[in-house]
Amino acid sequence: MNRLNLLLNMYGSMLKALGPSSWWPGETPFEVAVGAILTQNTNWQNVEKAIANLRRAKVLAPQKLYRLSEESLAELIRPAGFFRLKAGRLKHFLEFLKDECGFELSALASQDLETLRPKLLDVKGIGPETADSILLYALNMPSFVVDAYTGRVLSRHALIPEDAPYEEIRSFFMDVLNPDTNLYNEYHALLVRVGKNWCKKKKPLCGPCPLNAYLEDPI
DNA sequence: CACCAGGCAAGTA
DNA sequence: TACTTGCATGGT
Repeated sequence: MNRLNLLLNMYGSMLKALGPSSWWPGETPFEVAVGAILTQNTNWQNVEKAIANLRRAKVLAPQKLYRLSEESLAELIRPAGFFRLKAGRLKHFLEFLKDECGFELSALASQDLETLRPKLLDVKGIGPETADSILLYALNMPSFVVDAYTGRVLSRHALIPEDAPYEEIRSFFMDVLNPDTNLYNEYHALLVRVGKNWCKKKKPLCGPCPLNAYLEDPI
């Protein structure tokens, strides 16, 4: 079976087993982007508390957050962990938004993916996963998101080496899949859900993985 | 109690 | 270039 059909079969079996995901949670594209930074190495539950704090303080908008002091911002996002670090990263992202599009996120979507992605990666505190999450889930651009679960699920099934770098895993999908925003969106969400249930870090086995039907190496 | 969560950057050798 | 460490809260 070629890689395209393999990936499409994986997708189909995950969707059948788990149902659609409705990702990414967030009321606005800006809120999604903020969540992408806050969730770095952090449980989503804690991110929700931080976002709730921002909403309660009525600063969950680009210009509002830009005017807020970094110290106050840090205090509001404290539940998300790494709060001083992430306050700085949010400030860097806001500075980028001001310069690049005058705080108007939707204006970014008029740029090519190949143009915008490197610009995001230049922002201090935005690495590949955060950049792709913003591109895909906030801006609806077809950039496949790779995270720890993605690598874990694929390597446990012996589809990629365990130490495969980010860009290689991303290409594993993007080289053969059509640049379909809805497909990339749901695919990443399903991989995370499969990872959470069947590819935990310490506990590898929690029953048969829904991908087993199509893969040589069942777990 | 130990371990982990939808990473990234900076430092070391 | 290839590791290692700092960043920090909250749930299991």
